Amino acid sequence: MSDRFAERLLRWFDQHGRKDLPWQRPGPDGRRDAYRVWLSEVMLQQTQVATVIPYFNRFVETLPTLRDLAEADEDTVLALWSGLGYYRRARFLHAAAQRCATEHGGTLPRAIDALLALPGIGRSTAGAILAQSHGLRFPILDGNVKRVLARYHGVHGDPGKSTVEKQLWEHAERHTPAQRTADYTQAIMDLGATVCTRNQPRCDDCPVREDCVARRDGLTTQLPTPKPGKRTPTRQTVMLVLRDTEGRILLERRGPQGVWSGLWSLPEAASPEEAWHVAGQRARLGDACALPSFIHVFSHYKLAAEPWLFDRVTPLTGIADQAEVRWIAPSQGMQLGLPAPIRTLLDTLSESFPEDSP
DNA sequence: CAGGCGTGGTC
DNA sequence: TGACCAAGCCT
Repeated sequence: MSDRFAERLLRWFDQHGRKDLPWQRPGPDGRRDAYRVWLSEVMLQQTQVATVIPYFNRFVETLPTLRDLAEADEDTVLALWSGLGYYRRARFLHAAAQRCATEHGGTLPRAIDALLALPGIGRSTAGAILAQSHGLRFPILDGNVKRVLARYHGVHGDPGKSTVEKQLWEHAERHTPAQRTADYTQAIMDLGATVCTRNQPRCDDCPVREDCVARRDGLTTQLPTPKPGKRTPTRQTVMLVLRDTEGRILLERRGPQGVWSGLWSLPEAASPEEAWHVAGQRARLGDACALPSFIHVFSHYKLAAEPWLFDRVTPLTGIADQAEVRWIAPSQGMQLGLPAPIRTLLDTLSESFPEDSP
């Protein structure tokens, strides 16, 4: 190995790197399990380690092997993902596992092209899987690596732009060593996560500070170039909480497009007037009252939600027969994929508006 | 290419 | 307190 950057990084990793993350621990056969590495990499897309760990542990406890995942219901998968966000990841993961079962003998393929052909696996995730689980020499380029390399090489410009990203991939490719690839890959991510952080990087503790262009030029706070900000619009919605006399709440599965795809959520309406109309199509109604409104922030817009409680309604016959509509007791709801604010709303509801005992 | 796609932490 | 954004990928 002749790359000074990689050498110093690996030496630093031996002292300071993270080596006991749940997906790094070897499986029963003493080797790192590609399924667990894959699952962790997908969960870690746009999501921090501390957030992922409890979700990861719960997921592999319920679905310990790729074949278990392939055979699981989508509801089970989405329930395990509930709260993690970017739910398309879970649906892609599930679909990819089923394709592995039928097309790859029940295992994750080792060929880069076959990996990239699976939904939810892009160039960086494929590289991470091959490097982490098989020690193959493939580069990665996630947010941590982009930040480290942009600073180390003094690369200006929004890393999201293709010209800038292309330069960073070239740097990543060149530094990645043929030996100890798994450790190197973990090392550069650990450096970005613990030393070369976005705010207040700890340059004094950095193993590659001598050759870092950003440090030399006093540009650590300027690099990587932040992406131009955009304003997030606010959308309005009325959420309908229909509760029958047994305390069950009407949930509907959302479609495959848009936010919260495939998750179980409340019926919605554009206005309180329309809410009465929508509710009346699903149940015979009594009174209704407004629940505390809230604003939920997505990455690209804000949702101002005005929930209305229609209590002690009588479900219209036929409604619950549809596959995408269910009356759910609060205790059952936890087993479904619910959006985070819906889960919170239902939790709050059962605390402050306990259902009448029969 | 630009924009869709969650959530919780940080300053 | 609101803006920023973290182990990206897909269309």
